[in-house]
Amino acid sequence: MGSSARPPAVLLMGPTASGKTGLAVELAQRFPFEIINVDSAQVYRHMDIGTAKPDRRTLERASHHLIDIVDPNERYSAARFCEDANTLLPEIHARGNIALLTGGTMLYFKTLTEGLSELPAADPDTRLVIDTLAQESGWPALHAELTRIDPETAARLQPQDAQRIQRALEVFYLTGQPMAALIARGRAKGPLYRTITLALQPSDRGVLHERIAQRFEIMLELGLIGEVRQLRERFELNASLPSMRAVGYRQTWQYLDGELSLAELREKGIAATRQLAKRQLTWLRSWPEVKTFDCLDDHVLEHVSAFIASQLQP
RNA sequence: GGAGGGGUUCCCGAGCGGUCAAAGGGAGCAGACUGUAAAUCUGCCGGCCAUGCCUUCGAAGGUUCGAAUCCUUCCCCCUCCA
Repeated sequence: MGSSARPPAVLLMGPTASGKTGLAVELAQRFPFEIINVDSAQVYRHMDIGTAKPDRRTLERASHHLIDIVDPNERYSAARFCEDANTLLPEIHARGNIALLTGGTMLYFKTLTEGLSELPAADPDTRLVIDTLAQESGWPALHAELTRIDPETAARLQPQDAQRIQRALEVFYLTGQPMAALIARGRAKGPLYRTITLALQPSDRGVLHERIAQRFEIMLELGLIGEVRQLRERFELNASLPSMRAVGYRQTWQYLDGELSLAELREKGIAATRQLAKRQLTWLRSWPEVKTFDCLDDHVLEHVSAFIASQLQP
């Protein structure tokens, strides 16, 4: 069983507005690719404008997976993605095709390449209890509590890191064991694939920022506000749902609540997108073995195609 | 023309004789990241040959041991009365 026996899978990463979606569809015209979406917001149905989801015609040009799979009042997660992707990979391979995993949700990519430890799934009731405690005594107090039951995890978390403190406490309350101990048992890796990792990065961040601003402007023109208004009418939503905390949606929600003016919505929406891109670039910088291409290069498609072709040959 | 209010570091905005390179927020930059990740959190944030020095609080003068803070003139902005 040499490494050549492992089927290939192509990972296409990159910050928001770098042109991943368009490139992926073009690549699918040249290679036997089936696209798996690796974007935590595009999984939601009816969230089209604000997630810059490819339109129907684009979707029809290539086989797409994990787009429009849950309603906005549901909660998707890294674990579900890991499971879904690992179900799809063998299926795609069985069809004689190759998976092209495309998106900007770096944690999702990480669950694929590094696997997840065996931890309990999110539990809404437990989280509600923890939230209530946090409101009473504050997150630093819960961090102190975590230090008592799971000092190792507490040591690497900031006293204000609400989300991670909550998760660590949740794991303990559900299993009676410190999260650090469970993690120490190792990660369950998915099926091993030979991953060809590509990243689209801008040679000039200023240009990416301009693109982001223009794209948000277009989203507003296309009716982002109307989209969110309809979502609120159609589904039982609240501002703390993952779907409604997504960039653009969160700000539009605040606008509809009268907390932001239109000018502020525009400004905050664009800034939040820039910050997202920045965090994605931070991930990319430390990602092992990634082949980077300049998304501002007019000939990216050719360069990426040539690289993929060379990688699929051996 | 008259009466007030104001111009502060990229932006908003505190400061109102020393403890001020100047609170706080935003933006930006850097980083962290195991079932919320388009999330959550951390650090930096005038410059420098750097336990000190230099430039900065509309402009120019002045008072003072010492000014973003007081005085004078000038330039802009806002509100109100004409």
